[in-house]
Amino acid sequence: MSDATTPAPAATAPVSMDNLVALAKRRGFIFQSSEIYGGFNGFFDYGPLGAELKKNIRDCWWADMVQRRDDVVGIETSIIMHPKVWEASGHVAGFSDPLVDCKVSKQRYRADQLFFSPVVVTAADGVAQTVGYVSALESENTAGELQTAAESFKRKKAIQGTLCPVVAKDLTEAREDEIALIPSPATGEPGSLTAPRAFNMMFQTNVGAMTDGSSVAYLRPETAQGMFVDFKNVVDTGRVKLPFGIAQIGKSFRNEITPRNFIFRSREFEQMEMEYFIHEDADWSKVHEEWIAWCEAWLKSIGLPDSHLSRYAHPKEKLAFYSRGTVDIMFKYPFGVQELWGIAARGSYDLTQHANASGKPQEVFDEATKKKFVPHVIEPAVGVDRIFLAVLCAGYAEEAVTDEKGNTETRTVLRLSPRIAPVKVAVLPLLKNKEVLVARAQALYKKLQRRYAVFYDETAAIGRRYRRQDEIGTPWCVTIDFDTIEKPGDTFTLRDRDTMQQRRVTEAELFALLEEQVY
RNA sequence: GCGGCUAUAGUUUAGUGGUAAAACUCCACUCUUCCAAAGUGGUCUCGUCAGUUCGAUUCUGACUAGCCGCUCCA
Repeated sequence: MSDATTPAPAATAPVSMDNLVALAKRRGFIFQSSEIYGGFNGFFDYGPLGAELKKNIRDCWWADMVQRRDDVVGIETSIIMHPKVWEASGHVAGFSDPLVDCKVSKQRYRADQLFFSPVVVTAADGVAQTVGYVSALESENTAGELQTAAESFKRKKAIQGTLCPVVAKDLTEAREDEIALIPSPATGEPGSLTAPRAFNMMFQTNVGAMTDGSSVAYLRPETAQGMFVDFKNVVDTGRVKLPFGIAQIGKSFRNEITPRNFIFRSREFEQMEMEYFIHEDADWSKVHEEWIAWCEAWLKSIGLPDSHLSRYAHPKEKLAFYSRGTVDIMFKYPFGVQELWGIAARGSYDLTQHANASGKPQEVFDEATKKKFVPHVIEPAVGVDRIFLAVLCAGYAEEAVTDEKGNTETRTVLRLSPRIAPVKVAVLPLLKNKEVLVARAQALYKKLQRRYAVFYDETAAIGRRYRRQDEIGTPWCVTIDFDTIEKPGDTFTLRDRDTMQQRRVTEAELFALLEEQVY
């Protein structure tokens, strides 16, 4: 990798998501999925330019992460894996938090954190009767709160008899007829709570002809488990030794409750993940920091400006129990600073889980100590779609341009790094009714096309063609003009997208520029 | 999943209970010697499904989608 080659965007008005979405559609980057049927929430299609841009992001990552490193290998695992993978990983249990809504206050509670108890009163004749219900949120003294609430309930309703001790249960244990009688903690009145509903974020499907419980399988909610499950295969066949990484790019699926912010959170998305395995005694925090720095440098290499990037270290008390530390690289989107790339130190949790669940040890042998151990792992995980959105947001600019007559107009430009720009060069004959210009332009176009994504355009005035390319982020336009034909040297006009400056270059100089900038 | 607002051409918008428009874009042709030139012509539209009505893009309802706020993001 080298340093960023794209200049930082000029100070312009804040990017509006509406304008960005409009451009994405107008120029064929992103369409809503199934649009002619009214759209489908949480799913997106990538158009001709979007597919190119996305592929370039993927290819750059793969080249830098896998091909240009000696310590990382790539794999591609199946989207549907054995259901036990997701039991071992904790996703089946972790995804099933049932939630309860209060229809009046619009508050939402986790059912396992909302407790209730029947208020049972024993009358003078010794008959116990349930006279109502009380509820309380989970706290250090849930039972005590319920007891106090029950006493208050009995006093308010002026019920005679002896109050029995409360029996705290959480809402997941409530019967349907009980839910109607349990008061909402928000309003204190019964009748507004919904039954607990499980929001399992994994998409389910069935494998094979049978659709009974035994055939249930899941679309993967992350690609990472593929690397863990294939760990031994790679170790045994890949001639790798610690420390080393296994990387994968692929689609993942999560049944998000609220997909939002364009492609930022969608239900089908593409991940680029890498599991970097290290010795159990290695200094994980040093490796962790190295990977964070690597990820930041990589983001800059594809044109994301430093000014939009920041770090967020997850507070220790909020980490998942198996995590030793997680740092997110954040990006300043128009809708807020949001997570772009998570770099997690996961210890040996995943491999240990799979070793236990499968009964197959996931260990490597240490020649130095003659001992076996389960490696620890550092995991940088990033979404392709989030990077895609980030480069659009960072690159999009509406500039005021003044022509020689003094008229000011708006130029919409997408400042994409040459590394990822969907079109690297546009080849333009100055005039399309001059055969000599067209012929030279076609020849150059054909030659460039063998190595690069290039675009040929002879329609409309030259200025309009430049602006079209500005909007889709093409870094350079090459114009074949009369000087090309009439003057010695066979030079073209090379027009730079960001500066709008023009200079003359030869074919060799053009190829040298591309060789240097597009990698 | 809840609430509020919204839905007319590729984009941004006007408009109407009686066969729907503007600007820009896009395409073709003419023209054009470097930054969205001009002329002519052209393609494309009332989110979906019902209801009311002689007739619905317009009124009503449901649905779907979008934005905003909650919630959620293991």
